Amino acid sequence: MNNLRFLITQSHSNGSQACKGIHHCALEEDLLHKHLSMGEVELARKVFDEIPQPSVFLWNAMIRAYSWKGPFHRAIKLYYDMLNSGVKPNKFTFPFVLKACSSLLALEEGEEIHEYVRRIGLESDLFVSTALIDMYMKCGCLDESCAVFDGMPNRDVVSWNAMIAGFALHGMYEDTIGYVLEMQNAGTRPNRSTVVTLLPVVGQAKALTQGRSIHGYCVRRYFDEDDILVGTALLDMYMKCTSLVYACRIFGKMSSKNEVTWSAMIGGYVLCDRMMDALEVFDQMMLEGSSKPASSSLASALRACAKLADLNGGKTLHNYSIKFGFLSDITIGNSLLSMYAKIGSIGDAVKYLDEMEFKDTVSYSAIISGYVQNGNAKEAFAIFKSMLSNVEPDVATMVGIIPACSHLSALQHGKLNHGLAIIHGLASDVSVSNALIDMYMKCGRIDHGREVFDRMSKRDVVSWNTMIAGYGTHGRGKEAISLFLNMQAECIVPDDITFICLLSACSHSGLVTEGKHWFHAMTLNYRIKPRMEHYICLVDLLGRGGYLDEAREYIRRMPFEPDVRVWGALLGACRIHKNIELGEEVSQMIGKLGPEGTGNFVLLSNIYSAAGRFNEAAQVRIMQRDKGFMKSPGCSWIEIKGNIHAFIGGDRTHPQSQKIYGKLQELLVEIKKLGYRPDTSFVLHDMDDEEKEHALLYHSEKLAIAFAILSSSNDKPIFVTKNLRVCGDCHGAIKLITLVSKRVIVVRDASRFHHFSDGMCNCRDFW
DNA sequence: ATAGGGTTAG
Repeated sequence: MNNLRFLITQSHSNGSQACKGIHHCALEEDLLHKHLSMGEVELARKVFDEIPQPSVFLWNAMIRAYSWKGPFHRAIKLYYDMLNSGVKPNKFTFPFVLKACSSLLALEEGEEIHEYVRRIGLESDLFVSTALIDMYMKCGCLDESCAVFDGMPNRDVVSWNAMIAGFALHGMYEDTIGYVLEMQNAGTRPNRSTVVTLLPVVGQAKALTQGRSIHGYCVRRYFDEDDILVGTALLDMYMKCTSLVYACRIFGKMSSKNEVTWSAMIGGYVLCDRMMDALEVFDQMMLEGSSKPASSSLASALRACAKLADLNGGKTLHNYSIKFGFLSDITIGNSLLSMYAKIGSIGDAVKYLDEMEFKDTVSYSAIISGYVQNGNAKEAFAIFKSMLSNVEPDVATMVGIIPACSHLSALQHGKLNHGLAIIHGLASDVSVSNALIDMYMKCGRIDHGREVFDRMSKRDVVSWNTMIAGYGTHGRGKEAISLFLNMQAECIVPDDITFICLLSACSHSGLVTEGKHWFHAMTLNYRIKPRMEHYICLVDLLGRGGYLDEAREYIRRMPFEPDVRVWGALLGACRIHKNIELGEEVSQMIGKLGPEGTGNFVLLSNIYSAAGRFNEAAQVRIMQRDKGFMKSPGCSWIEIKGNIHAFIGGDRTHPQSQKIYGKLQELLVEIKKLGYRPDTSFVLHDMDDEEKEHALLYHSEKLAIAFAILSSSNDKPIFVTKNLRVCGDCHGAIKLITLVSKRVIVVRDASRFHHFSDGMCNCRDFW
């Protein structure tokens, strides 16, 4: 019966005569094909279901329709229905059903089909093998793909492309390129598809040289910029390689642009840190582009606004999102959320989060990082907690929340999150480990940080930078340098940030010669052009070491105009070495550069008051006040049993305030016996001596330490964190407190760690 | 062919 129908359909399609019943079926078949050609898959399906015993051609047509646009599981289901109905699939069936398998990542079904194909001896068919390669590649079975490919008696450009696309999909740059070369050696010419699949990998690897030679190949083969696919892929590749000039040239030459082209251009500008240009292209697209923008363009434009802190621009884009109906797109929702959060408009961000119908891990993570970046770690913890009852945290969530612990020096929170990372299987991630290292280092636990670092199976440049910076801020410069040497022994190439970490490490440890050496080696041996940040470190290093004139000379010879920060570094050195003359000159330079932070006012008035010129010190403070710069109050805090206790100077709000002041009195009496005299030069206000002394005696760090001595056991070191730099008077007092209390005290201030013990500090009084 | 949240420094 089956065979009969087979013959009948065959004969019909050959235009032979048809009897009445058969004619009925033939009409249905025509209808089915008509529906399919119109893309009306469901209507075609209805017709198909009415046909009593469809031929293999009809089965194939239906499976093909589903495997083309989905729903893919229907394609697979139909394939099994076909087998069950006794119809044997032919060599055209397998590529269709395998495509459905690869779209669904249905490996088990794919393997079963492979087995079947092998049994009926179709494995070496060109089309079937290629489909198998594609399926295995998408399902992540690279070895199986290779096995099928190696077993092919002959290959065409499509089979090579399947291998190339597979490796490209997994971001395996070397293998992708390798197969292209092999393909050419085997005499197969790469076609447009090859190039279009190859270019994103090249871009990802930032392999500009290879990208340019592929561009050359495109031009030689006449599929260059005018082809929208090739043109867009080339443009995107150049953007990923931050080769703006080439990208723009192609963009300008392209006679037709589609939404992907625009989107690649906008995203590319964002990647290259050219936010204004990104927004300009976005506006251009809104004018020239025929249809509604791609959501990806909108997402990139939102990122640009976030980076520019352009709230108005962001709100305009928000309106566009509403107008074009993008709000149900979670990517756009999250981009909006993140834009508000990054700009610091946290209220808007939280409001938006509450309104979101579907929130995912990204939504929460965006808010968490927004809070952390805006210095509100406590709120970040609150959101994180509410997140845990709704969605799973992932790598980015942990990388967002762990720095909150670092900021607060909240070790208990940090350990909790370390545990959470382990539970969720995220602790082995490089970025999570990096964040953990930083957290332990900033909480004063060098050994814990080191342990995380040592246990990592893979380390990237950030891991090393974090360690170098960590050792640096703890005043262990020699170890920082030795890490720097070790990283190169392990073939990790130092970047510009590595040198910032290294130079500041030298500076904190007074390693002037070493620091100067590495500063010069950076340009000569590592081909890294020093940025302003490197000069700041160098000036700091020389200045601290007392080489003020040399530091001044480096600023003079910088290839760009000095900014407030680099002058600020020199001003700090003037304070340490009490050089009023240079200090005044530097202040004038800073004054010319316009508004700046409060730190420099404080430094200058410190210089004056250290020299006993209190009137001038007061003048500076008045000027600061008149210009509207408020000094942020000094604040110190300490974590005891997972709770954070914060103090500001003269604070009496703590429940145990009475006892704390009592303890502090006691300590002051003791250290005065050891020779402590309040150093009033650190007090800037025009008050009388008694007041000055009072202001000093109850600085926030002293209160925090007194509290810590009261509330923690004797054998444990005390860890205090301060938002500003520790003042000189407190620094001296704490040294003596270690003697009378027999405690080790570690203070993390705005610039480094001070390890106090036995009457000394490891910063050697140069901070 | 394009697109959302992330770690290091100052």
